[in-house]
Amino acid sequence: MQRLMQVNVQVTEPVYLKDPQATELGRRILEQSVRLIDELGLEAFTFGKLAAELGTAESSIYRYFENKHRLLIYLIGWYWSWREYKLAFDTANILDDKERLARAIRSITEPVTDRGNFSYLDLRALYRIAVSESAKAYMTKGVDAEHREGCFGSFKRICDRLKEHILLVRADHPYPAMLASNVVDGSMIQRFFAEHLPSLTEKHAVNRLSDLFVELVFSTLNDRPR
Amino acid sequence: MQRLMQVNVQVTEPVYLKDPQATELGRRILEQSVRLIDELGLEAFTFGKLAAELGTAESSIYRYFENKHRLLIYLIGWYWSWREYKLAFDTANILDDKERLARAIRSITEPVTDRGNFSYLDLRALYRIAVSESAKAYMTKGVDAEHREGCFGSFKRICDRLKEHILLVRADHPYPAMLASNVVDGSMIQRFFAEHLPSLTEKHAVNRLSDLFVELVFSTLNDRPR
DNA sequence: TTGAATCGATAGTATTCCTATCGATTAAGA
DNA sequence: TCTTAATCGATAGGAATACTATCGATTCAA
Repeated sequence: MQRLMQVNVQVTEPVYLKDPQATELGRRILEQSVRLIDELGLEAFTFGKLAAELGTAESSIYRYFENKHRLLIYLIGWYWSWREYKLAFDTANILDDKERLARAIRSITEPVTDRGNFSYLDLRALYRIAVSESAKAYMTKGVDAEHREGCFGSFKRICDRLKEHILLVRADHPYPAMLASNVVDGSMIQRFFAEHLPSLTEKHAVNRLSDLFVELVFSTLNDRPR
Repeated sequence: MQRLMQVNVQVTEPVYLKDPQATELGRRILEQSVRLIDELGLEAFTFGKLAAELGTAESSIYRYFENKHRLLIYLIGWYWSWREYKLAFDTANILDDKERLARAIRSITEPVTDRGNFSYLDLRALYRIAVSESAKAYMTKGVDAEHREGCFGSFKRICDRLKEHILLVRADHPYPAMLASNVVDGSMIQRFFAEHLPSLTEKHAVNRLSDLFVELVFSTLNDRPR
């Protein structure tokens, strides 16, 4: 499956100046930036350090991305695009609506445990970045403009898909979009809490996070009077 | 009530170098930093601009806070301390466990609509900062160290209180801490989404966000087999 | 009246972020 | 094969940021 996705995953929104997937240097930029951001954190990560790592000049990197914020948006977008494809595969050919919804929630909230088959992108490191840094991609003053540019398309789409799955189980649910985005974003936050602020979660629950979100959604669906 | 809180709200954790509440300049730093961060966003906010606004020197501000990250932690801490006191008041003398839990959730998730009675802190602006910038306070490489220092004490405590209220309604709930932190943090995220990425929420639901979280919690509590 | 604390001011350094320019190399098209 | 465009590495440099250090002047308490 991941071989298929390797072909499919692309960031279509123009968050880059020059398509990094199209050149060797571009791919090395993606590869090493994931490694470096994961290692240093976004704050300490700079184009200067990345250039040094790559044995190239800072200016070469600026040819691909306006700044590190755009690079982050690109990487997070790539991550959600991948999850979007994974979601499509994980829910394909499941006929029962409830079963499909449960699978969708699991697909979205499952942690990434292996590196993936991508030649130049370490999926697990990218997952750690998505958990720790994704809020910085959209919680800025520029959010509205970037939203208009379509920078958060893949995140939006995955929330939308989940919303549709919820509506197929219960068409009259009054706030499916909120429930969906709470699951998608909340699962990331809970992973972060579990690792760094463990008193905010249950230790034993971390390994069952997906189960818990399934329960959370289904109980709000079932409990509602028709 | 807010008069009372004016006396009580303090940030006890030593995130500052010198207590800003103790001096006139310190209080003006708090006042104007809230105004400026709200206006410019954390990225564009600098101690230089703050100093210019205050008619003082950058170095004077550094006497109070090591850097703008610590200042942010202080402000967010102040915000949650305030909500902590509000929560205590809003749930005082309510004898019925379920009623008290419902009130607790509402207390925590309600938006801040008025400026507050605090002489030098605009509570509404601080609320906007908490919604837009609080993730940046803890999503850094330094989280673990700062957590050990107790920097996120007030956030932790409010989650803990909510957890206790949940357990009083259903003592055998398997993941009360996760549910609590999801409500506390999720309500902030949903406010952000509603304003900046509206397709992720229901338009009509924004004004009922507190109701929705009450329903969310109660349905997961009721739906569970004893 | 001495001493400690506070403040505004100035200076200065290291780093970051970004732009501009310039050959050298490579790849594609005529 | 010659020409042209694209790409890259390298250097230079400017503007802003994030600090640190120092130094009088004032104030306030002992």
